[in-house]
Amino acid sequence: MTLSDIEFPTPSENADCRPVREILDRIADKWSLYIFVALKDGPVRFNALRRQIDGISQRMLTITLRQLERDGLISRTLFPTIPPRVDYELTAIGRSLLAPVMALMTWADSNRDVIEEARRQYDH
Amino acid sequence: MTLSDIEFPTPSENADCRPVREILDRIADKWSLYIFVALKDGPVRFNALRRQIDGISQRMLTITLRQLERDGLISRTLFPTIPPRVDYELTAIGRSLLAPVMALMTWADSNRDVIEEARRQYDH
DNA sequence: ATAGAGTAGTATCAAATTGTGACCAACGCT
DNA sequence: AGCGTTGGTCACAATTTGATACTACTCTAT
Repeated sequence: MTLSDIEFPTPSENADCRPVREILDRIADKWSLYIFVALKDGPVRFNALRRQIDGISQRMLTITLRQLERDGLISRTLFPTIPPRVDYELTAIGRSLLAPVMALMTWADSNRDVIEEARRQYDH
Repeated sequence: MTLSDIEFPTPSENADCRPVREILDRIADKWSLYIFVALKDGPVRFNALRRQIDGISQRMLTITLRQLERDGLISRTLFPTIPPRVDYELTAIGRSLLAPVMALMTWADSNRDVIEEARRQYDH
């Protein structure tokens, strides 16, 4: 058996791929993946997320969190203390997305050397 | 066992996550995932890709293909016929990325109803 | 003979997205 | 009294992406 024999599950083959696109466009943006990974071990507060995700601006963190909340992938819990406290947490469906996302992360981690070498060759 | 008991492989825990970020930022952009899926069954020509990936501009297709080629994930083969013909194809390492990518696609496909319902509730 | 389409792009400029501070209000600490 | 912390929002600047036109060559239809 060669690599090209591997069969991948085809998500209903072309049939109505617009909704899938809408979902993937949310996940495959600049920050969503990192928010997911940051939330994998339990609830995290707004500013803790900001510190954990290097380079994200407050604006984009707010916007991306709202979108993920709208999709039901994370939940937002406000504790009306002073100063206010807001916890973000993966929902059940959000956790089910964690498996494929972590698979991607793991792939990226195991293949970084190969990719960096490919880049060096290409740039040369 | 509950969902929170699931353990995910942690990609070398925080250690040097900048290279992983660089790789993920390439994969998790607006178009790379779709190019990957479009190439999953074998080589595809430039304009065929453009027709297959709805909404992509010629410019972004060129740019994204070049970046994926630089990372060694796809190969570019020019046949100097007239009119010219250029085949894009997944490399071995590119095909190894196909598994996690298809897992994401499959997840998006099986969860679109839930997400659309969540959106309706949020918007209401 | 000539107009139109297809090939794989590049160049230029407009539009959309993202980043950068500033600001808010209420409180604790020194 | 002044600074820091909380979780944001707002206006504006910088970056990224999209739209359109152009290339040069050939094949097909009128």
